[in-house]
Amino acid sequence: MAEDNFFERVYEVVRLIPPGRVTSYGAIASYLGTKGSSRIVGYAMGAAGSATPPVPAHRVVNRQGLLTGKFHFPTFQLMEEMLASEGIEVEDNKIKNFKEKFWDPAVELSID
DNA sequence: ATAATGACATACA
DNA sequence: ATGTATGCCATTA
Repeated sequence: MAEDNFFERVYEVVRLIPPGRVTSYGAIASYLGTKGSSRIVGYAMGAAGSATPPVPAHRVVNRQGLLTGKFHFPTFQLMEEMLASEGIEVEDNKIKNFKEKFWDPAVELSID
């Protein structure tokens, strides 16, 4: 597969995101250890479209809770639609109550 | 191996 | 607060 260890890591974390929650590229990158590679996470997301199984990329947004990647979806409204289906409210391409919906793998997966 | 790109993040004006 | 500039690190050409 074209997905190397790094991409696989990203996919794994994104797939671990519970429904109704969202996370940021930086948070994932930080969890992976490459804190500064927030862009790489987004880059991996680009490959996520070719990843198997598909990852819920719609649950991954930037630090502002902005749906920056919606334009990369098959249909840009799909992302909002899915998030809305998850119970996440989106306004002006931004997630409302983002702070409440925020899911940090470095914390949630480190409960123990 | 070097240069350019990228679904970001942070700093500075 | 908004806009521009630079840094980060992996992938691709």
